Amino acid sequence: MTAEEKNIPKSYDPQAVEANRYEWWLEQNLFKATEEEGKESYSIVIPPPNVTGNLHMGHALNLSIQDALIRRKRMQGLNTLWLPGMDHAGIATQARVEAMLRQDGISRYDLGREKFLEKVWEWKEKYADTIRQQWSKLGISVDYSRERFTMDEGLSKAVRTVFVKLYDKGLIYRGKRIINWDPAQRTALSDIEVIYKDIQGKLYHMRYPFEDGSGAIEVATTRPETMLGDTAVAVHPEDERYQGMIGKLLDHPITGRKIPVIADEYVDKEFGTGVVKITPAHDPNDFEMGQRHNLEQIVVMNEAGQMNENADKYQGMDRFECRKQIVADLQEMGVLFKIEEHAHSVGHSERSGAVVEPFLSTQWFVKMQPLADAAIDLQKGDDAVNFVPDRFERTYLQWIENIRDWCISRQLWWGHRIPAWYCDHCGETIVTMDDPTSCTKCGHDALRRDEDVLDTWFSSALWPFSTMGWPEQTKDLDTFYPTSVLVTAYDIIFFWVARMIFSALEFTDKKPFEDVLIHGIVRAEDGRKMSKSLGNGIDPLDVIEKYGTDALRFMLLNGTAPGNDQRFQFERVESARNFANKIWNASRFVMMNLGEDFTYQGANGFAKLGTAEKWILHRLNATIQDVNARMEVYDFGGAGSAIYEFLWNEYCDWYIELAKMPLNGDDAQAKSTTLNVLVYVLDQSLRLLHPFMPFITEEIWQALPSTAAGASIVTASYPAFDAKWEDAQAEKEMGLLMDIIRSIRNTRAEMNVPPSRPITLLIKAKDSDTEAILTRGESYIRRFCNPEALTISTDVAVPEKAVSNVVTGAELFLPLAGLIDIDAEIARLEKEKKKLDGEVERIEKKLNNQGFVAKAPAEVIETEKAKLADYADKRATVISRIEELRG
RNA sequence: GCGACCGUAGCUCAGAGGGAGAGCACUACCUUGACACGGUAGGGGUCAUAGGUUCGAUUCCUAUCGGUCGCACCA
Repeated sequence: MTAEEKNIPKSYDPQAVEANRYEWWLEQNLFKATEEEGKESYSIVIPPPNVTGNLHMGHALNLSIQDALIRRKRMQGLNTLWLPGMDHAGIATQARVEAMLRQDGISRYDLGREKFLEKVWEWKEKYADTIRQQWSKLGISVDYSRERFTMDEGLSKAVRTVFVKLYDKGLIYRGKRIINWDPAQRTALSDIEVIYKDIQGKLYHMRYPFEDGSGAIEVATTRPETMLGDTAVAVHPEDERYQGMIGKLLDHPITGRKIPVIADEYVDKEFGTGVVKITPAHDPNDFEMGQRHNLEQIVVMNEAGQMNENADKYQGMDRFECRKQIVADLQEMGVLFKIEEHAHSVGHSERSGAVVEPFLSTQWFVKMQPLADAAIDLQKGDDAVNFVPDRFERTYLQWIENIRDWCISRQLWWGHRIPAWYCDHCGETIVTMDDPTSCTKCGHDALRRDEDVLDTWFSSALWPFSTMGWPEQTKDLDTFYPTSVLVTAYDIIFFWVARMIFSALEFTDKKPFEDVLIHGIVRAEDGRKMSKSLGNGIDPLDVIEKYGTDALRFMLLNGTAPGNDQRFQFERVESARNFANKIWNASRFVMMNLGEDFTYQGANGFAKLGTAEKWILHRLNATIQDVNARMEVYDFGGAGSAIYEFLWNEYCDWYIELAKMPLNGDDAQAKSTTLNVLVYVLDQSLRLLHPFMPFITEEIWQALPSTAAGASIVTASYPAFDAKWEDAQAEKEMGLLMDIIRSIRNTRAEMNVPPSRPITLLIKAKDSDTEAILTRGESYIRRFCNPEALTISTDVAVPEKAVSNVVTGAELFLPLAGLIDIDAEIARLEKEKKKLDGEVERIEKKLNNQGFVAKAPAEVIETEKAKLADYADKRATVISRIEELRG
């Protein structure tokens, strides 16, 4: 049956190839984890996407990498698990739902906690569906039977267990601290949720008068509105300028409060006037100084960033409005005498973008030092987590070595509610697994649960083991934990990777993963980040619709250099799509030639292997070795290129062309061998490529005569290197023949002799060995070069008028009647000679260098000598040809 | 201030202590019975700059210039 009869379209159509295939895989249960006794395990937990919206190009890259890894290991026969799931993403999701409600003029307070949470769950279900839809489009082979959500019952239990254990151990505490406050979301943030941006601000210089009328002291501030909470002014204890003033009282210019001048080492004498106003409730450094000097903490704002009752006449104003007003008032009073431009960085909320306010409030914290110490010990020991690329280990260590306590309470509703209750009767705090009904201390039932929820990352930190059933001791934990590798972008090393490591050490006594593979981000074509605000994001689904999932995946994986960013370019997707088309057509060629009576026998059918067959099998084997080696070290770009080059430049460009001879010839055995080789190599190549391009490889594989009925490439064995296919002789012979063929094509092109015009071709072999190779390959030369007469010999009668070319081992002559200009030919050969002169000279210089001969490794010297002999040989041939022509 | 990364063909990027590579773009020819999403042949780079290590550096080290990012500070 021919390809036309089978209706194989001439062009690859990704839509047709990819339709329904994913569902078919799922029906066959091919992605379900296997847990067979005695088999090695390989597991990955997905970095759970937020249920806030659609997956972006970064997800597509992240998932393509993981899928390539897990598909290969699955094909290699390991027990594999790729566990999918999603993250509730506290602040992000709540913000999205609140924004949605706001369009209807509803606030979360209008609904109340319970009703509001119902809305969020609805939202979550909707987006979870969208995400699953996108996963299926990307073709990722996750085990849906194990899908988890961070707020599942099981995972919630894990969270509560961890909270209670850490609390009981004294590693979780509640305290009144300066934290990063997001006035837009009205919640506390952890340090890493604050993004610092450089802002051109202003530095305001003011005079605070001494109460005794003895002049004034000059202070500078960037945030004049906080002066309402000033409770001191500080100078450096050794600053001569202010020695007499320490301890004196000042009249605060606005509040009239009497505030002291204090001395503290923290103050930088060089900055500004060397005097700082101290606002303990609104600045972390001032807070610490305030504690050292027992200063009063006056909070002057409310949770929304508006001035509160401590702000006198400014009460009710927004903080920035207040700044303007205070500046105006102070200028009028003559207190503010100078405004300078001042560049400084200002913290913004990662989620809402609001300017973060350092804010004094009562929050829950994780005491980090003991947890960090364990993580550091692990990394300094023999069983460290393997970061790929390893430079990220330094990034990680630097952070964990300088870690500060982690603020984990959030004033939100969407999330894991903190399992703490307060007794209104005796004031006791109760932290427990089960909801208490009465106070453990006084027995009273006037219990009030803490309103706050936990930082999203608190639950994410448990992901590798909570998803497998922890704190229960499950079979999944036995088989698949610790996981093999965690794949993520570098932007969440601190948020997530670090926290998983110390959590896992604390609660499972094991590191959560052997390797951490850190990849870059996918940037827009111009190198900028893809972002919603810039509107330069590219939706993976749009790309898939036009070019197919396989093209997108291959482009993303092939562009991956470990840890480096890549730019998204449509030309690169197009190139990947063209590759898919090339494979499609090569396969189509194979199908078209199979014929009704052909029975695939695999290697048993290799009865009459020619040089080309031996060569392609050798090259396939070398490619398999290369690809496997590269995949083991996460070199997806290298592995992808190796397959690309093999399939396109060797299988298609050379082997298929050469195969046409036996396929169209009379030798039934040669024809059958060729078909077996064509199918075998294609089959193996498809398996090799399957982790990169799952759809097209399955589609073609299903049509191959080598495929057993009902089998899927998903669980076919992955190709492995086998020394029996190594064939140096075939490599050498094909190398020589390819050199000659290319050389002739080159001459034809340069002399404008079209391929359709037959030529006379004389090949002078260097020795009888080479002559034998060329004679064996005569049909190959005929196939590509269209000679009307072909002479191969160690001794050919060279016509006077002929273009000559020299390759390693042979000299070629093309007597092209009417086209040869002797002078031009001499000039061309002179140019060739000059090139060879350069090569010879370079290597001679090297070999004449005593230092080189004495110190370079023997094999390097040998290859240099061989190169020299080859170049010198070629040069001698060219010279003698020039002399012949000159007569 | 500390740290990391990058600077290679017109563009986007691989690479490696011993003859500079890919994709796209470009030039010429080819509508050849798998494929024009194709074929064949070609042009194009003192591998940012200056030192150093080495028999040998585009690759390793140092400095400089240019770019990106993270952390800390920021009255």
